[in-house]
Amino acid sequence: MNDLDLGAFIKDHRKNAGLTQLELADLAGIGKTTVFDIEKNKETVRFNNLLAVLHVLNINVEFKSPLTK
Amino acid sequence: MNDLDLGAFIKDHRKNAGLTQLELADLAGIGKTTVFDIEKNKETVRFNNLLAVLHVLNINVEFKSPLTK
DNA sequence: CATTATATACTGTTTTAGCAGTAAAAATAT
DNA sequence: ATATTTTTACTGCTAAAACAGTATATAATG
Repeated sequence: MNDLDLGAFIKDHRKNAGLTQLELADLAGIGKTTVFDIEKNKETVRFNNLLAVLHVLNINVEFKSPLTK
Repeated sequence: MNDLDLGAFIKDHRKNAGLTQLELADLAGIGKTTVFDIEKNKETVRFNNLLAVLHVLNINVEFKSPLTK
C-alpha cells in the first residue's frame, strides 16, 4: 500500500511546474535544503513543511482507513 | 479540500482500537506528548512520527494531484 | 567545447520538536 | 460520591531539523 516514492513524485510535479528547488522553497516559505531533503525522502522533515510544498504543487493528501473506505 | 480534522480522525481511530494515548505512543515508538500534539493538530510534528501513528492505526496516506487523478 | 543553471553535498549556527517527569483537569468506573 | 483512569498542560533538557552560506558535481544550453 502506497509504497510510492513521494520524493520522486514531488520532484516530478516540481519539474512539471517549471520550478527549481530554490523557487519551490521560496514559494513554500522554507529553505532549499528542506526541499532537497523531501525529494530525497527524508521522513524526519516537519509535517507542515511537507504540506507547504504539496500545497504549492497542488498535491492533495488523503487519509483513509480500510474501514471507512 | 481536505479540511479534515486529522487530529480528531486519529483520535477516533485510536478510541476505536481501544488504545490510550500512552499505549498508542508506545506502539508507535514515540512519546505521549507527540501523540497528544498530533491529536491537537499540531502540524510541526515530524512526518515520520505522524506516519508511525497512522501505521499503528492502519490508516493509509494517499497523495494525488488533480492531474493524475 | 565552454558557460550557465541547477542539483547535490557539506559546513556551523539557531531554532525547536521530542521527550520524560510531573501535576492538574476531565472523563470513566466502582 | 470517590476512586481510578485518561487526558491535558506545563516544565527543563537534549537531540536534531531547519537554515544560509559555500563548494563541488551534474545537467542543460549556446
